[in-house]
Amino acid sequence: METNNEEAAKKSLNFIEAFVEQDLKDKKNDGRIQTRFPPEPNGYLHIGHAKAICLDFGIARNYGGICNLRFDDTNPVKEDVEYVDSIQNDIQWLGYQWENVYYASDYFQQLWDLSIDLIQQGKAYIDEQSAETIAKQKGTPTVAGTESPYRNRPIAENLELFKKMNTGEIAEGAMVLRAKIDMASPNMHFRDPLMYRVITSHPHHRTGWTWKAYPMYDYAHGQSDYFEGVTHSLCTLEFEVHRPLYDWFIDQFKDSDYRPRQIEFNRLNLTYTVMSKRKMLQLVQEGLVSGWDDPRMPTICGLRRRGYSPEAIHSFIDKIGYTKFEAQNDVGLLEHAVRENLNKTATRVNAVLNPVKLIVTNYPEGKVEMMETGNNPEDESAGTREIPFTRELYIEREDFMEDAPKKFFRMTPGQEVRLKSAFIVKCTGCKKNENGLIEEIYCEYDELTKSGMPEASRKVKGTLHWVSASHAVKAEVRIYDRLFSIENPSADERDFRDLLNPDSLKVLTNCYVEPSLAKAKALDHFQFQRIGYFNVDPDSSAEKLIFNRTVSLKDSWAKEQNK
RNA sequence: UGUCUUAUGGUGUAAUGGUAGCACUGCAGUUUCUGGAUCUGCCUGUCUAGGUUCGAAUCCUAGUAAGACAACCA
Repeated sequence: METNNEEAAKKSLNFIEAFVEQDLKDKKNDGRIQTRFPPEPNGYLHIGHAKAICLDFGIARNYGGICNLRFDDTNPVKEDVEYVDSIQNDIQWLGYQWENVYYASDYFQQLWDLSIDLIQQGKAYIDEQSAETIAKQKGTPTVAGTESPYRNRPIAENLELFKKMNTGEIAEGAMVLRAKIDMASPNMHFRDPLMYRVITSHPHHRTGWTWKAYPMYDYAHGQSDYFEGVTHSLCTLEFEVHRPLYDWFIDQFKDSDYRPRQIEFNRLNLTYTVMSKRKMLQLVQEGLVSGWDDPRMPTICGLRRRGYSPEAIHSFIDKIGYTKFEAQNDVGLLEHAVRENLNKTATRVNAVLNPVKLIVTNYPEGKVEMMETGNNPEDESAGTREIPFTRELYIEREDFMEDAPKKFFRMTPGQEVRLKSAFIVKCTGCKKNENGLIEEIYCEYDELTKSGMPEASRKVKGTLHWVSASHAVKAEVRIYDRLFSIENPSADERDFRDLLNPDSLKVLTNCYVEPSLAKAKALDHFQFQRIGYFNVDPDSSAEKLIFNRTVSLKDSWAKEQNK
């Protein structure tokens, strides 16, 4: 979020920033900049919303304007307070604070009054045909619509019926208010768009049963912008065709030089996931994920639980930019962003996910030596800590091979390897059970090679992480991977449930972590050395430590093996 | 036989009529007490055809391809 002046000068503007700067230069709207983030409280925010949030709040912040949060709560059937709280929480977690929080429902009276005006001007009428009939009369994109028989209803009658729409005297679905524009318009949205419908079945989460007639998006959204003084109304590409109607409504009511301007940008599409609210809701309701905050979900709360930091999300959104081109963003770039961020900030710790015992045969039994180790090689100020070294350790099973290929730089009989922050040891053999499974590995240490001593600088090819068997703490580690096994599940004709990655979650229950992790707090980030970035799951407790893998470290050995 | 919009390496994004650059990915190397990170190098691109211009990724025309629009959703 911070950029120094030199960087800012070099950075090229995206097309929206360019518009904003031009408007500022032209002194439009008295040089005011005002944006809004207008979520509908009917679901949890996802990374696509984060892209919009960064733009809405970012433009305001960078150009000395303000950004309000406005809940577009015009459909009581779908909306709920549950979502209002989570939305506010997620925005703040991303590092933004709205100037005011508004609700479209705050404007129900104003919107009502304006539509009365419109009716009185003869520009709106009550239609009492069925939804199906109205849809049929709309025509198709290539065929003009036909006019409703109620289109020329007398003004007084319109007024009377409109009032009845709001008193409960008119049944849900029986009548609507439509703007009288042009049924033959090549833009479908101009074919007498609906302005109001009746909803009697659900109370509104804020206004209760006060209103029975509810305004529709095209009318409510633009006018809400206008009431608030929004100058730049930023939204995604699919609203492009709505813009002429947005402008039309503004023109009907505008009473000064001020006017809000709608600008559309491309939405965020991430590979290997779905972003539609409907599909995400199905994943949750059908138990295909553990909830909205399942670490595999692209929701803000899911990413947070997965171990993503706000900084990483900002950095990612910065990299993908804002254009009018419908993009497919590589989830690899998001993973890169979080690695880049966590590499600078995460404390390095030792954790053994798939343990096998390593016995240092020439190390005294019962002896405990405290080894000093750096918390973060990328950040001197992170300091150091001590970890216990003993005769019996755990290392990763994958770090040992009895018959190793030439390029295997880890533990194998006869080869020297470094135990990170401790000693150089030489493998002397192993013990296997009757099935050939390796039960113990043996090695001898060279006490002159203790970290920090001159002999420690000896060249050895491999360095392994380890924990002391008697000090290590048991932990559960959840290994998350991409939710879907194919790149673009939304474009696939198969049912999206069939495209889920069966290996998107692996739970490892037999992991050992160094003792310092016993006091880690929920959501704390760590790098498990040589493995990846992990954070503490909110369900973790002193009795049962639980870690989530945010993302693996790049693994050039795995790549080598796949050749 | 509509309206609107878009098209730059595998992906994303710059170049605002004047040397097609950056990031991710991939590959090769350097370095390293993380096979991480770092550092270096390399591969790969202006949808097509015309036109305007001294000069076009950029402007114009036509094509091609893709997306949005026919909810009493937002």
